[in-house]
Amino acid sequence: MNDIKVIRFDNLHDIELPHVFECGQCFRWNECEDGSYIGVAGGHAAHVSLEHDGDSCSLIIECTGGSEEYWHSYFDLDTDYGAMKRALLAGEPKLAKSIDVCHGIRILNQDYWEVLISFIVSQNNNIPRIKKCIESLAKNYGTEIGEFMGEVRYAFPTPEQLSKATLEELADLKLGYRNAYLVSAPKHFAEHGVPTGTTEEKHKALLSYLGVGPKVANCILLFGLRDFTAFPIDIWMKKIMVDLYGFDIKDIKGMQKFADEHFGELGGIAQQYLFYYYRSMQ
DNA sequence: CCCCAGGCGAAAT
DNA sequence: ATTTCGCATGGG
Repeated sequence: MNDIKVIRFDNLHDIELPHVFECGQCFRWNECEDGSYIGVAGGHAAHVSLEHDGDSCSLIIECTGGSEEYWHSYFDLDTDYGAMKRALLAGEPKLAKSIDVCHGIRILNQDYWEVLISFIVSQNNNIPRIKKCIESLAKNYGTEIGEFMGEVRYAFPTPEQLSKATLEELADLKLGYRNAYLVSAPKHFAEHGVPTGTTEEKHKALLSYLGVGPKVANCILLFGLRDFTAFPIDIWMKKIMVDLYGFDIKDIKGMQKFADEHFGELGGIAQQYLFYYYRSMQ
């Protein structure tokens, strides 16, 4: 792939690449030895690195495409994470350690459809295998972008491309029992489109997808629709809420209510700091 | 060999 | 309305 362009954003705060890419929100970015990352977003392959300069930093994106506006939006550079951190800490001091350690998290502005499919695949699965499944889907059904930094890269398959997949084909991709969910998703998306309305209305609409339950719906709200009120509770978050606040492990409703009352419209942001911090501790 | 993973759908209470 | 169970696959 020739014709690589370089986009640079300076004077940034509240961004660290491992925090952004390893906090569990995305599955197509992989770390290089020097701490930079290579991945695919919006049909573009990219090599992303960060330069620290005093108390600010610069983001350098070498990519096969995508406008400056696209990447600016993708990395959510208009959002003031410092202000959100202060608001969260004011309401819940126990977040201090997580926010401090995971200070560079940003919620990527990802494609709704990609997030929808990715988190359907994520259920009852581990992150390394989820990443393999997603890459396999892209390689088998996505548009070839071309060779980029030593490997052929593929866009995430569109709904139309994935609609061509059959149960038998998907069985070869080792998705497990989730292949039936992926067969039904393109048709459902074509009929219903992107959810709109209140958080509750969007959540309910997402539950009508086969393979989407309360937790996956909250991930799609947060990462695919940028609804920061969504507070996904997976097995890790359950353990965290037990440790931090003494909840019974089965009291999901209580945990959701607590998040509503203490984190409010920033519940998803709080969840990401907590989730990544406790996972990084193992 | 076992248990577990960013849970969910369907069956059984 | 709520709880239980089976589920494909691979990592640890």
